[in-house]
Amino acid sequence: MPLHSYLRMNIIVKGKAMDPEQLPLRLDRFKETLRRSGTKMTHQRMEIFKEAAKSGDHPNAEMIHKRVRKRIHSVSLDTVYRTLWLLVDFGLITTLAPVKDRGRFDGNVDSHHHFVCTKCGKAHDFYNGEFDHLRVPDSVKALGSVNRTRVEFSGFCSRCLKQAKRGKPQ
Amino acid sequence: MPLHSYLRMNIIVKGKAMDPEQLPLRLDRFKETLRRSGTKMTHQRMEIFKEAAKSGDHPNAEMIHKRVRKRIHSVSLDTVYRTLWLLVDFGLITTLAPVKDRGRFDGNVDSHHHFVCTKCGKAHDFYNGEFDHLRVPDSVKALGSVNRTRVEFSGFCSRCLKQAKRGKPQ
DNA sequence: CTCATTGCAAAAGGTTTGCAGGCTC
DNA sequence: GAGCCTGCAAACCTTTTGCAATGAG
Repeated sequence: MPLHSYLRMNIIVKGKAMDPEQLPLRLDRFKETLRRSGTKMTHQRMEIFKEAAKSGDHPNAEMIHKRVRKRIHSVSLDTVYRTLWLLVDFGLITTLAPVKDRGRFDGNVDSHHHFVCTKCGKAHDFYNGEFDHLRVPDSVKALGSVNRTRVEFSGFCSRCLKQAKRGKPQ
Repeated sequence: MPLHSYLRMNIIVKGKAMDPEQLPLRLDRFKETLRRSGTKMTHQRMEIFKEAAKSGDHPNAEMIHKRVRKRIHSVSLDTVYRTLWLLVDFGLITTLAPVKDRGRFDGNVDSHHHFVCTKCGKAHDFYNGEFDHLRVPDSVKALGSVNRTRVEFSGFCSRCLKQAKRGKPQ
């Protein structure tokens, strides 16, 4: 599936809210995705999508809920949760972390990087001196002081790939 | 504070459990850190540290609890939580994610990267074409298929840096 | 008209906290 | 011996689920 390409890549931008020009395009994609999958379009879903898509501050469900309430006073928090995960499943929004992890600990205090399986959640460490010393872009230096650099690859681990090929559920 | 250097960097290793040779060194550092800060060494803390330090699978508190129970049957889950966060505060272990975030969403579906403040938890997006196309090391290719590459810088954002300089609490 | 979707309320997790007794230093 | 730590239990907070009513296609 080719990625939509209506955003110019390779341009350094301090990530704030979405370019307003984009909204109509993203709304079209949203409606189209729902239609194709036979999922119903509701007032709530529309507003939750708009709020999530235009957010530039990585909000959690409660923050989205508060914002959507300004437009639909009766919307409930559980609908916000259900809708956000639906949007994630359709690839219409993403999550900050590759997997929904709460407190997970790492005994490895040496500089290292991760490959995370988005299906089973397992994270594998790997070491790479080049990645340890990536040049910090000026746009990032302007944001604060960097004391850790981590590269995070994500995808399906070989185990989950095999299971998917076998057509096994879960 | 200079990083301890008893691990050879730049060597590609499939991240499993810690090199057993390291354990005594890390135990020394652990004991020394507790001693210097006037924090008491207990049987429970010792076993929780050992289990966390040697873990290669990014366990959560419950997993650590189960493992420690094999040695200290009476250890409670809340002691495990308290000790793990204490170890994190002392820099003796780390966490998988730079901040303790549960479900946080991201309306930005274009390839991008993050600077995350470890103090206030804010995550800032930035774009960088070079980082989008980092060469995936063979050791990672062996783990599974990569469909997202993300660079995550973390540290203190300028706002939190300023607050720290002013000596403000929080 | 049909059945997916919503809002409510309750359940389910996961994590934190108050407290009395126990154990380091 | 003093006071930090532990285990227990309960509180807390976030997220999920069951269900009857509602509304989109």
